[in-house]
Amino acid sequence: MTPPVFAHGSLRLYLLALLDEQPRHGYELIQALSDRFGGTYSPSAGTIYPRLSKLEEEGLVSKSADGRKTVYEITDAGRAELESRRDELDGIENEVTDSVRRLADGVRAEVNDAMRSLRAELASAAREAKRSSTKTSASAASTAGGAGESTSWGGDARAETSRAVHEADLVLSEFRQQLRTDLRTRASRGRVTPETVTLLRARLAQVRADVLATLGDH
Amino acid sequence: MTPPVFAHGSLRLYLLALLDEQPRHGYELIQALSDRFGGTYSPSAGTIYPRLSKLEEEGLVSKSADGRKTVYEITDAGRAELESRRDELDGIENEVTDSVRRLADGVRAEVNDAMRSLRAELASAAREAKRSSTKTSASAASTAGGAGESTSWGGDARAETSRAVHEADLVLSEFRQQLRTDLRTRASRGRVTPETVTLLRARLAQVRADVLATLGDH
DNA sequence: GCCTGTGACGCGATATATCGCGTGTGTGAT
DNA sequence: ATCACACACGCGATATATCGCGTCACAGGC
Repeated sequence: MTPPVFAHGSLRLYLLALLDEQPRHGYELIQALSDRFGGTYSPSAGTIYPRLSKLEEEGLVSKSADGRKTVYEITDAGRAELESRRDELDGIENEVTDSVRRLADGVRAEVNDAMRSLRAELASAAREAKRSSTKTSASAASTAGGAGESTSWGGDARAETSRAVHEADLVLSEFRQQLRTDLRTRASRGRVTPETVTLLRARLAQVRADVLATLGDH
Repeated sequence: MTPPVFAHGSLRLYLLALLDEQPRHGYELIQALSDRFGGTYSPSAGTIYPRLSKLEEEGLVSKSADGRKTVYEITDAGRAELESRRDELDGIENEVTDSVRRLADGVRAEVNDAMRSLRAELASAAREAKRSSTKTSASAASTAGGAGESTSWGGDARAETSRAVHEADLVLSEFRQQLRTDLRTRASRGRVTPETVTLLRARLAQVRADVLATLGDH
């Protein structure tokens, strides 16, 4: 249902990069990843440990027991692999950030839906609790009943700016994602020339200049 | 902070009662408990396993390995203990139910607070999503890579494609990064209008179309 | 050129075990 | 009777490992 946050080989490489900084054990890597992405992405144990096993099997890392921890250390072969793909690494962080952002947007919509049913359920539970236990305090005044949605920020320049910036983020992410897919699809069944890249670079520079121009005048 | 759901020896006894019904392994007991209390209470592994170890140590249950599971079975001593305290057992279920209800009341209050602060963000997100989402479906991005492999169309055409795709990635990343910075800088000292977003969206759509055109002809 | 496995991969669920904190509880000293 | 204090207990956090599902990429046949 939910698409993977890390693309096919990206996690493998990212783990190698983390272990290149310092030896770490599995749980530590989970926390490190969660930290790197501001807690928005938290890989599960079932994601990390099989990958570490695979890496060890391939000889890119070595493991050593330390009490109840299992410390993994990068090997020379691992450093070589990492070095030969250092350039791929830059993109991964952005990719994951984008991925998480899209996921978050999806969640926002779902939460919106869930809220309605949750509200009903909570109100019902509150009624039941009140009926079956007379000793409990009469707390929890549930704000049931529609909620008029009276958010009146019409005409607030501050809010408009904030919204615009966020929306621009989404537009940029979506654009980048689409074009990446386009290029890879094309690459898999034909060729992509440097001229395309040159064109892309020029056009994007122009777009940026134009956008900056609209930001300038007012 | 949160008081325990089970009183001092209650869990111990309840576990014994569950194992009197049938032999079970640890995880199964966790699920059984979660079931009994309608999912409102879910004991953690750190609650169950130490208790099972203790019970075994005392000879009230016996354990036997079954694949990667550890099945626990009640012993005669366990049944005796259970019998001698059968009267306590009735109270426990009610106790736990009450405990959970009280906890739920606390949660209700917190949720009510959280909902209030969430409402604004949710409303904002919903409006944005409705206005800006153009039904994105395409997903999946992966790392291109492993250059140098032999393919049908010869020589370095594949390498060139790979390099071009990668470079395009960088161009896209850089562009996105720059524009994000531009917009945030501007937002912090002035305003950003929806018109800018509209312009950006239109221009990027055109760029994508043009790039696709160059990919199409050959 | 297109289609079809098939194997690798990400990831939630399953499964187990220990550590340390806060708190309750019975015991022994006073 | 009272008080202190060690010990037991519940529980979230720490730590590790496997299984099975869905998906994606790449190879090989057509």
